[in-house]
Amino acid sequence: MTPSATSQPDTRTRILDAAARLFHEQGFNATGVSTILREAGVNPGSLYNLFPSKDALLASVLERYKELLYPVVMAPVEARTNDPIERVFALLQQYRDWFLPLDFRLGCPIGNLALEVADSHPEIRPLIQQNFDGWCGFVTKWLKEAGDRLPRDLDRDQVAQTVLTVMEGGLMQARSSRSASAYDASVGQLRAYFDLLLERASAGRSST
Amino acid sequence: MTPSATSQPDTRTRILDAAARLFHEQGFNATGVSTILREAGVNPGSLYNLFPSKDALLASVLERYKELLYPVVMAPVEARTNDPIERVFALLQQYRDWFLPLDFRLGCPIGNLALEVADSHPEIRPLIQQNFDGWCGFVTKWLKEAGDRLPRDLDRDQVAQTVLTVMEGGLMQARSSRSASAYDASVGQLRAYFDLLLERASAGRSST
Amino acid sequence: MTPSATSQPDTRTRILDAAARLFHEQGFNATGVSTILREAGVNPGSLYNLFPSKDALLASVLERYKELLYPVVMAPVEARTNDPIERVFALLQQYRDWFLPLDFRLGCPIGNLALEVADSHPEIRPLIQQNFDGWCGFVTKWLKEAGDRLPRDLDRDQVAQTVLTVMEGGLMQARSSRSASAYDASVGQLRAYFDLLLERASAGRSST
Amino acid sequence: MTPSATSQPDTRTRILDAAARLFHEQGFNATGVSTILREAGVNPGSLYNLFPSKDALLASVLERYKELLYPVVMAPVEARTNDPIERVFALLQQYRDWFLPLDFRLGCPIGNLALEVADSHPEIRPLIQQNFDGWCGFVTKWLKEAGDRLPRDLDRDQVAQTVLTVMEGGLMQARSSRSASAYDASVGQLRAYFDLLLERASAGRSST
DNA sequence: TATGAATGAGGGTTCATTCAT
DNA sequence: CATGAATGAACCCTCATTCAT
Repeated sequence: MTPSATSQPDTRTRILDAAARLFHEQGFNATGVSTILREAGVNPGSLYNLFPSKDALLASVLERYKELLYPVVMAPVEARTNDPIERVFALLQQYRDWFLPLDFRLGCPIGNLALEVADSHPEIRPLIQQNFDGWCGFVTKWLKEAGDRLPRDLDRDQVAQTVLTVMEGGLMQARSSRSASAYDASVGQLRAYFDLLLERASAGRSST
Repeated sequence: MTPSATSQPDTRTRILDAAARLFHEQGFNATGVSTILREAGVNPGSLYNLFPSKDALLASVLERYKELLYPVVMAPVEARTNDPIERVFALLQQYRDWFLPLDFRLGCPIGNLALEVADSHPEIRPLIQQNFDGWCGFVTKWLKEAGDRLPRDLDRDQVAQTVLTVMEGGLMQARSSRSASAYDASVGQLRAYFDLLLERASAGRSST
Repeated sequence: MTPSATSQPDTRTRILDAAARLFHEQGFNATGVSTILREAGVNPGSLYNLFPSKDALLASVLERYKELLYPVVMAPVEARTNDPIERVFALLQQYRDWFLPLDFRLGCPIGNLALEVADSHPEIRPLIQQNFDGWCGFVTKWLKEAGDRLPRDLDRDQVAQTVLTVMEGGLMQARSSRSASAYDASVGQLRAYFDLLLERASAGRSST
Repeated sequence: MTPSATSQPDTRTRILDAAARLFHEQGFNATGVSTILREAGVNPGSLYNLFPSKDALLASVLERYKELLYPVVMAPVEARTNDPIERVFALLQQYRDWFLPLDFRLGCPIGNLALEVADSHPEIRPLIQQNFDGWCGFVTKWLKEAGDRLPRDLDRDQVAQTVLTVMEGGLMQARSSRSASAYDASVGQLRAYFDLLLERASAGRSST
């Protein structure tokens, strides 16, 4: 039976939601299983029926982030503007909008885990990479949609990775300073770079 | 008696060295005090005579990183080239050289701690920020030394923060993929941006 | 399944029994949690599932003393004699009988804790007071049952507190001397006081 | 060289003062040697030169209490009144005056130690007993000075022990309740007892 | 003799996980 | 499948004491 309209989410979902939130807020190592249990309203036995270990739970959380990438992160951006290049900056703006009210606490949930568990959990690393790849995939798609507005020889994949670099590196500094300035500075330089690229491409087109 | 040439470093230094290394390799939360003690060859009482808590030890480690910033990170870069703009890219290259042999394990010790403890340890956050500020300070200085090779209206501070963003964001992806590609891509785009800036400044100078 | 006749008491009871005994024998601060665990045959996690802290365990031990006051301390006294005044001295005799075979080691478990933790553990102090109040309550009840055998204007509550004073003060000296003499002396003077009170009340009755 | 008028007390005295105060305030087990060192402004080596162990320090503290018994406790009482029986109650009043402003925190330093270390420290027990004996000795002396105001067959030693019982048992309850009531009640009943004794002795004298 | 870093056993507590019910 | 007490290794830290300087 699927849950009725009035019931709470099923056990597995409650655990994943609680774990995702707590890993984001406190980090993986700093989050005790007992806290997840309490927040999800679940017994240890139930959790260990569904997930063989805390590490496996982390893997499921990262699978879930992959599923949520489009509906939560990318769809709102695509809804905001149809201009593919503006979508890049709308995406970066969206992170700003999310974290500014929190004084840039928390940071990117994937990025945090990347630095915390990449080395110690070999089976988790690919899942982080898949999240990054998915993220960059959308940016790459947009950049390709920009067509000849950008220089022909510009490597769209590399630029997409750079956009992710700007988001992650910028958020890291924003968290450390509890201020938007370094994030805004980095996004601003990226915008300046894009402006120069657009200009060069424009010059290239007219000269052909 | 001061330590003879053959004796090992003093207790405080042994602890700081072991803690810095382990925090870098495993993260702060994943490193037990007992591991630090074993690696430093020290008893618990000795550690707690010198550092009131594990958190205070972390603070001292970050103070030490501030002290080591110039001799370990910046001096080798300044020794490699006198061209201020090349120094920026020599700095980014140096991180590549350090971490490529490790398949990009470990990552930036400051950046890792930034994401792991920025929220949970309010007293640590400023120390991380001071490390970032120190790092950016050198880059800013170089960019100013570049004088009119760069556009007059270019904000050197913001560009320096962007260089740090590229390093941290690029390393994060390099750790996740165990490959240099995203790091190289990000540095490559930064280089392309600089090339466009240098070109524009050059054009600006000749037109005056 | 409820414990069978042959099984040992449940974990909570085993912990409370061991803790009560060790706190009595060694004092609260001198008793390590690990000793309680060993004596109760229990793991640390089990203890901390049932009691949030060593202090909370102490509180539970004192709650248990309140529950045991009647069946262990007062019921045997009431069974020994029906004369309410003799019950007072039977109570004092019972402590003598308990501790004489131990050469007056250990002392009153409540009194010991009163002096050891009253100041340092504000949440424990009321529990000690409740034990004292319960104890005095029985003595007060008996004194009231003595009716006009005691002077009408005699404050039964104050006399009951004095009986407790004699027990605690007497036991303290008995422990220090490893002998009954000061205890017996104090009880003897209390008996002499009662004899004078009984005599006075008797005179008062006949004169009316 | 003896300490000059302006210097602070010597090391040994500073340690004994700090230890006595802290043992009184916190108990023996709850007081760390390091706290004594800090409060006395002394290094561990110095303390262990003067006292072989924490236990030996406790012994010296109790020796000191014996020395201070007359000047600190008894002399003020003897100065207050010349009536030997009033001295008994002046002594009990003095404890009330000391501890009322503290809401009956702390309690009798000797009594506290009696209950905390009597069993665990066999070498300390006699010192506690000597303090009690000294205390009772003064009371016995006064009671003897009362001569035939008290019944001839009254055992002065036993009454003196009862006075100590009242003080210690009363203070214990006062600490637990943070109020004077049980102490006052016990002293009040002792006073009533004395009144009856004085009356009886008076009757005895006139009938002879 | 004074110093204070070093010692290492033990302190109270939390952890991820298991398993009998 | 749910329950929640039980497990025991590991956690961070403090203790009384020693000893090289």
